[in-house]
Amino acid sequence: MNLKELSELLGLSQTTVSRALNGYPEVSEKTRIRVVEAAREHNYSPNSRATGLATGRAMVIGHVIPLSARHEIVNPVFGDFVAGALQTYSQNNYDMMFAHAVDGGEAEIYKSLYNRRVVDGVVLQGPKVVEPRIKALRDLGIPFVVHGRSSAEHGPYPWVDVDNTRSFRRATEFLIDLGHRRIALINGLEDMDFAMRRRKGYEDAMAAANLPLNPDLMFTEEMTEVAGHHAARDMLRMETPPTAFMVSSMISAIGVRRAIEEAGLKMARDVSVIAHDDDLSYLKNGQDVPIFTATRSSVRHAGEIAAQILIDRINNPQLAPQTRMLEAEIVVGRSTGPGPER
Amino acid sequence: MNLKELSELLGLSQTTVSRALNGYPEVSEKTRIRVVEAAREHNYSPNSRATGLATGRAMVIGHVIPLSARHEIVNPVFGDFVAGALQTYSQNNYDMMFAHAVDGGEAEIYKSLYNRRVVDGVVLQGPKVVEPRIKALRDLGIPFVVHGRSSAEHGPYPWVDVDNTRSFRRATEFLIDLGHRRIALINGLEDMDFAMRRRKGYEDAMAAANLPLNPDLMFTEEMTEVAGHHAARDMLRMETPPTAFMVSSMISAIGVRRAIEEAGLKMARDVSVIAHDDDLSYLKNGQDVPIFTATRSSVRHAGEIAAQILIDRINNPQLAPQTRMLEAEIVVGRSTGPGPER
DNA sequence: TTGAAAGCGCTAACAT
DNA sequence: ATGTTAGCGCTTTCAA
Repeated sequence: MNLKELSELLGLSQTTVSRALNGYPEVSEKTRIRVVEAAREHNYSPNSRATGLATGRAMVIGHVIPLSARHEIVNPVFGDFVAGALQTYSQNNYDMMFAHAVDGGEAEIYKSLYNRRVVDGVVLQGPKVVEPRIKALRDLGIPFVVHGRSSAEHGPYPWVDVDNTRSFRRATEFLIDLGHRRIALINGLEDMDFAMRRRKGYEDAMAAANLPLNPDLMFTEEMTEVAGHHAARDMLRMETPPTAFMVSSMISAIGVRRAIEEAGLKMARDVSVIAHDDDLSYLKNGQDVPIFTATRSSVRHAGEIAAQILIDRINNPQLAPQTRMLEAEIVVGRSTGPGPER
Repeated sequence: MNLKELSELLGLSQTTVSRALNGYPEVSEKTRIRVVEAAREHNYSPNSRATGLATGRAMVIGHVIPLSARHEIVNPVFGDFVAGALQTYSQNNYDMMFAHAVDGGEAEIYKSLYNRRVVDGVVLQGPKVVEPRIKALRDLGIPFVVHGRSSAEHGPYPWVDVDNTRSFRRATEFLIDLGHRRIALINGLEDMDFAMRRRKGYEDAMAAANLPLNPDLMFTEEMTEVAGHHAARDMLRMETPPTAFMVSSMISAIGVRRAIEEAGLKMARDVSVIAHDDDLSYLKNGQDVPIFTATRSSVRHAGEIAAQILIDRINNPQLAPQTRMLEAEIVVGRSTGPGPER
C-alpha cells in the first residue's frame, strides 16, 4: 500500500493524506482521524527512500568499523556504546547504518556513505592519537561526532569521551596505596588515543608516588586474550615480577589471569588485577575480591550523548561543535590476602 | 554532482551516462572511458535513494538486536557473526542496517524496516526454542535467514548454525575421560535454542558415561560475569562441589574463574573450566593449560555464509530455503595437575 | 481546508 | 550506439 493507493481509497488527494499523516495543522481533525485510521488499517508505511528523495534527509546515521580491527567489534565497550546510540536514534526516528572499512580506507567509506546520501551523518569510533579522518570529515562537510578524542587534532570538533586518564590514575593510585610498587600496565595499541591517555594516567600516578617507570612492565598490543596472556606470562618470569596488573580490557584480562594461574600464583593474594571494563556488581555483595574500575555504564551513556549531539548538529549545521567529558564510574573494592609483599 | 549535471557536462543524455557507469554493453568503449573518468574527476556517486526508488532495491540488509538482551550485543560471538556478514555484504555492495527492538516488538521492527523499504531482507539472530518471528517473517514474505535454529519450528526456513550439541558433547566427554564426574554446566538462558542444544550435548555425554544428572550442577541464566560468578560460587560451597565447569560464554567464564579463585582453589589442578568461545591460540605453544572449545572463527564463518544465503534469496525468491550446519572448530589441550580427584 | 502539479535523482522501456 | 520519456513514492510550492 502506497500513498497513491491510500489516497484513492479515501477519495482524497495524496497531498491531504500526506499532510494528515505528518501532522500538518491545516488538515481538519475529522479528515486526519479518518486518514490515520485507514493508514493503520491498511498497514500503510511510507517508503523511506521516496521520503528521503523528496526531503533530502536519509534519517540514517553511519557507524564505521575498521575491519583490520576485528577485535574492536568484539570489544564489549564497542557494544555498549552502540547500544546507547541505538537508543537515542530510535527515539528520534533515526536508523543506524553499519559499514566496515579495510585499513586506511575509512575516509573513503564515510565519503561514500555520505555522497550516496545513505546517511545524514557519521560517528567516528576508535580515534587514534593522530587521526586524519577528523580533518577529512570536516573538509567534506559531513556532520560527525567522535567517540573519544584525538590528541594531535587541535581544530574544534564535536566529541564525547570518558576520562580515561583519570580512571587509570585513580586505579593505579589505589594499587599504590595498597602497597604495590611493581605495577604492570597491559595496554591496548598506543596509537589509539584512549590507550595513550590510559598510559598517561598510569604514569602520572607512578610519578606522583616517586615510583620508577619500568619499560619491561609496560606492554602495548591489541586487546586480546592471547596478547594479555603472553605479556603477563613473560612478566611473571622476570626476576622481580610485578605484583599487580592494570589491564585495558576485560578480554586481555582473561589472558592475564590465566598466566597468573599458570605461574602457580594466587590471585589477589600474590597478584592483583584491575581490568578496565570488568563488571563490578560483585562488589555490592561486600565480598573479598580484587579491585576494579568500571566504565561499562559510562560508555553506554556516552553512546546516548554522542548520538544526541550528532542529531542536533544534523538539524542545525551552524551549531558550534559540542564536546562532553564523562567521568567513568569508578568502583574499588577491597584487596584480599596479605598484600603484595611476598 | 548528480547524473543530470554530469550528463550536461559531457554533452550526453542521462541514459547514456547511466549505462556507461553501470556497465551496459551498448555503450561505446570510447564514451564509457570518457564518462567514467569524468565521474571520478567530479567525484560523482549515484544517490542511493534515487537508485533504490527506481530499481525497487535498497541494497541494505537489516539486523535486529533485542534491546532487552543488552548482553547480546556485548557477547563476543555476536560481533564475530556480524563481522563475517559485513564482509560478504561489502563484497556484494550491500550495506548493513542495525535496528533494535524492545522485548516482543521484534516482529514489528522487521515489518517496519521492510515495509518502509529500508532493507531488502533481514537476519534473525538469537532464535529461541519457540520462535514466532520465523512464522511472522514467512507470512510477511520478507526474505530472511536465521543465525541458529528454532527447534519448535517445523516448516522449512533458511538457517546457518554451528553444531552446539556436538561441541558440548565432545567437550564434556573430554572432561569425563580426564576422570571428572561432577561436571557443572553454566549455561545461557535455556529458552534460547543454542543454550537448549548445548545442554543436550552435555546431557548426552553424561548419559553415555552413565553419570547422573545433578540439577544442582546445572545452571541457566544470562551469560554475564555476575551470573557466572554467583552460580560457581554457590556450587563450590556444596558438600561435594564440581571438579569441572562447562561454561557457555567466555564472559560468564570470567565470573566462574573468579569464584574458583575466591574459593581458594587452583585452576586446572583443582577445577577445570571449559568456556565455549575462549580464544585457543595459547595451545599452539604447547603449554599446560586447561582445555577449551573454540568456535570464534566458526561463528565468523557462519556470518559470511548466512549473508550469502540471504543475498541469494533476495535475488532469487523462489529458491528453496538453504540451510547450513557448520562444525565448530574444537581444540582440546592437555589438562594440567594431578587431575580431578581431590 | 483541499488539490494539482512539479520535482527529488535515478532506471528502464521504447524509440531512433 | 544514443536519446526520449515515463515512472519509482513521496513532499512541497502554488492555486483554489
